[in-house]
Amino acid sequence: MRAPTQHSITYMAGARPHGGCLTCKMHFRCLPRGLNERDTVRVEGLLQTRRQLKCGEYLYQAGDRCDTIYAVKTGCLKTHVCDEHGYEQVTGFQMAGDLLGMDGIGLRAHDFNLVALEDSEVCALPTARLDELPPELETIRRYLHEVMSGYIVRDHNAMIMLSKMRAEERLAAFLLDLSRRFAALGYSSSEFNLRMSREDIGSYLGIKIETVSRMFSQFQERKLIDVKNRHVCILDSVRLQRIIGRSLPSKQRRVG
Amino acid sequence: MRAPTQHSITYMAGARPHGGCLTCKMHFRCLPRGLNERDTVRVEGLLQTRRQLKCGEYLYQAGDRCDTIYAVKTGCLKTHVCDEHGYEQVTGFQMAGDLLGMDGIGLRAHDFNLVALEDSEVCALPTARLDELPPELETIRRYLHEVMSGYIVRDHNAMIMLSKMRAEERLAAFLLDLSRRFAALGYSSSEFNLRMSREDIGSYLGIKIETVSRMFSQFQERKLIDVKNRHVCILDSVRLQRIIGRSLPSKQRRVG
DNA sequence: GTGAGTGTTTGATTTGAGTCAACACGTGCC
DNA sequence: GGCACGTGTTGACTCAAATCAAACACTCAC
Repeated sequence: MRAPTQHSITYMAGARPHGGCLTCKMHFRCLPRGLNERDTVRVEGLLQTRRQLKCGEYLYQAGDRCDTIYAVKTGCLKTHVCDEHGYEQVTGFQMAGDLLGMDGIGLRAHDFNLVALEDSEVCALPTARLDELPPELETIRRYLHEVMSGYIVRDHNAMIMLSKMRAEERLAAFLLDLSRRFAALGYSSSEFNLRMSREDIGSYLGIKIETVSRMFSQFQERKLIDVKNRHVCILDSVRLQRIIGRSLPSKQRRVG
Repeated sequence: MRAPTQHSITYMAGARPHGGCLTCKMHFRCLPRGLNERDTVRVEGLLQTRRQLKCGEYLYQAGDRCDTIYAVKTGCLKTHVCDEHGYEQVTGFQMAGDLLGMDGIGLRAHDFNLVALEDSEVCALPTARLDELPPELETIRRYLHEVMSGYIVRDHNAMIMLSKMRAEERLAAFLLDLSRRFAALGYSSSEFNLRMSREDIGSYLGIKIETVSRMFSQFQERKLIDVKNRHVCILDSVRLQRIIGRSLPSKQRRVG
């Protein structure tokens, strides 16, 4: 029915990531804020290894055993789900510093598929080893709850987008979200390369690729962005921001 | 900006739920499967109290401190979120046995609003007391992870619905989901009363109330259901089920 | 280079759901 | 009872995005 997960990748079992968490530029996003040097080394000790993924390679698929948490070190990945009726949907894009793999914790089997959009590198932490954490590192466990809550918050924002926004607003929100995320990683917020195809964008935004393409062209026409293939320049983030919320009825918002 | 959470309800601080978990019909849904009698009583000891909610009353609102987990004992509630642009969306309906309140765990503040759709009763478990759990009741903590994963799975299904299905499919999926959930609670799967308004249904399904109404009428016309106000009879669940997936292109489904 | 193949853009047309508007029904209040 | 108000239904019309179709552009293999 579905292709098996590919395991034909470099897998340095037991190897310690060279450099370690302390020197990794992403540790401020993978690890809880304010974790001291001694504890960081202890967490690092739990890490199984790094794992290299080629573009198009799956890290895991829905139904696979959920026994490892991953942190993206470099590259970009997408998550996608398939429901019982055969509908498929991209649910998100993950980049450096994002934590992955907690979708099936407790259930012991992953809910979604995770595939690399470009050559990527992830750090792996076996969930079983989390139980080895001493009580004073409860911070870590609490941090993972925080990350899971973050998944829920992000999904809710996606639901609102899919339910309430027009195509124009969806693309504007998408571009601004990417921009913000690149900025958080220290990259330019106004110029970046899309790692995903128009098809992925369309699936994520709940619109057809023709519409994605038309909206890109329209934004370019309106001098909001400059787009050439997968290279995007944000020319006017203020006006882009103003597009979002435009389809709201003027009558004030209920809260009850 | 937003109405304050109403606390004008019966709050029997410290009171032990009369009857307790062992006699509660819902314990097989609130508590992990296979929990023995002795441990059930121990968990029950952590419960703060029951709480009564009048129809329309909020259990909590987005931004409120997240320090308690709730289990619905009787009644029906809805969760809804509001994003920074003012878009509002119903994200789900909760009934007896459903666990609530873990949306903000770790974040320490709730992400969404939770309001009673009819007079309801919930059991409250302060999260702080979870730390009192002895190591051998790790089952409980693991169970909560499972419930959080369940949130994620449910939200993903909602995202697919909002992104890919036509109005007809959305309502069919909604009715069948309700039917299945009533059956799981021991009620009739073919005849039930909707607890939510057409407006709530529309917001949840991402369609306008006029469309909800039209679809109800159309289903009735087609002898799939019988609907009078909020009373629904499922007449042909097989054909209802067949509606879902109809808008899929016939070309076979990608998995990669 | 040529050609196959995939991914992207653009145009013409269709259509499903939104919008606007009127009306019907149910419930509670006086 | 009659009235008002909130909620739900139905119809006529509009419009945003889907669909269908064709052309274009980039990549990779040979």
